[in-house]
Amino acid sequence: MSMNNPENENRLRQLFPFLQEADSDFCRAFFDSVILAHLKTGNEVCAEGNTCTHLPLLVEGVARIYKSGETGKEITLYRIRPGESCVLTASCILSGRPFPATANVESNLTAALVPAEFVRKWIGRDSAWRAYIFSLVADRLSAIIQVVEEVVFQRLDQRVAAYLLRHGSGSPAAIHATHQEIADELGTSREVVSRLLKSFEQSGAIRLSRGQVTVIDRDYLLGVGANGL
Amino acid sequence: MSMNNPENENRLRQLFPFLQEADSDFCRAFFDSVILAHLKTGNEVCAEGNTCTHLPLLVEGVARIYKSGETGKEITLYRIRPGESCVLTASCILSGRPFPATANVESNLTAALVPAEFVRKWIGRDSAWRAYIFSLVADRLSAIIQVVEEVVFQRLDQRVAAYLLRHGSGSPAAIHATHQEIADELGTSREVVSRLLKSFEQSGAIRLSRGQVTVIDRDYLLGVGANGL
DNA sequence: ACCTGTCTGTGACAAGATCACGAATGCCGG
DNA sequence: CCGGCATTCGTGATCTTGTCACAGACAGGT
Repeated sequence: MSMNNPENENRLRQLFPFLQEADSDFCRAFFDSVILAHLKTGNEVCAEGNTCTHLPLLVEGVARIYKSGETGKEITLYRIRPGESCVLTASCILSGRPFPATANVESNLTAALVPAEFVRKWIGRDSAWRAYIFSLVADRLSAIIQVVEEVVFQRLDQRVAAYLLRHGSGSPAAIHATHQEIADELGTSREVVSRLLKSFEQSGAIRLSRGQVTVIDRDYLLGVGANGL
Repeated sequence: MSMNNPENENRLRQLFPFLQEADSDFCRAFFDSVILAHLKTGNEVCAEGNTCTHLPLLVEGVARIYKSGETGKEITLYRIRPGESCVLTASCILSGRPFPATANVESNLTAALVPAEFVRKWIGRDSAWRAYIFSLVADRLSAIIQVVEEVVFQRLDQRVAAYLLRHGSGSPAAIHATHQEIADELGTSREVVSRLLKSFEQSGAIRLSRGQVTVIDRDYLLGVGANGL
């Protein structure tokens, strides 16, 4: 079930500029071997220890790559959005190692799956393709290091405030997430998030309701860490 | 000051097998453009924000790559030993980004410095070289993710115990490091390390002296986290 | 011996993690 | 409309970790 739909081809070309720079040889082979897949919200894409057989190029939706500990605690490493792909998968394909994390669909996915074989074969033959893979690595490597930095150096109230500012949308900004989801994002526990949110609410910076946080005072959140909570 | 010493060439060939698999064209260019450098213990190799101009291939010594926060706190990301090289540098060279951490010489270094220009140019031309760079990425990517995992999911007593077991040498195993150095390794503070070590000592697992820890009861350390401290 | 800088020990307290509940909310079937 | 039922949230108790402040202990030089 390869991709024989010219409309999908154009969509991919728009989202992944390397397809415009690459040789026509490469592109022909690419569209011949790629598979278009759909996955629904909540599905697990890849579990810890899996062997990666395909590199996904996202066309639609969001996936979350995270690490989870024995106790059920989690922390998000990074997310993938349309036009992006997954370094960890690429790294696993090129090195043959097992996948060291878990990947999950956050909102309905459409992705072009590039067979591992193809990835390996063309990395030496097409420079646009190679450059794309390298940009993947560089982008995510620094993202993961930033996760380390945040976890080790930043206070949790700052990290929660930053989360709210990043994930809010609309006006007034609203975040649709349970306290547990926020905790899993930041690598902490639900109780701690609940307590911090409560204290933000008591300061008048946010309003809490089931499964949702509404930001009332952006400036307060921006200042968390500078002033004394 | 390129490398015109055949003895050094042989040393490099032994430590870096890709030089044996690579084309002779590549090897000639490689030895022409590489520079041999020596750095002494304690020197800073690369600071946060630097632009990387050379990829170091280690011949001798150890370098430590770490991240440090505003407050002076640090955490080690990974180390480089003979036969290895630095992913972050490679990634920066290929993507043009600034170096997102700090690198330091832990014990006198000898390294072959490959110019950034060379790295970029030959990554598309020689498959052995390319494979080497990719193996760098895969190795360190999982190492960094493991750092995240340890910081987020493991208790500190376990991490200190694991540190002692990893870094001990001789019999009985001795670790030459100050409490501050151990703290910097693990991303925590000296006082906390001091307290945990003290409690290990009171349990008879180790003996403390200035700048040194002697492991007396390996089994105790192995069991930390399972039993109750 | 004495000074000096580094290293270690410790008490007090704040922040974060974990455990053990119970209360509030939203939903669904009757 | 009402009574389960599952999920989400709140909270006290307790333990671990982080931070601050400061004192004592040790090693090396003069």
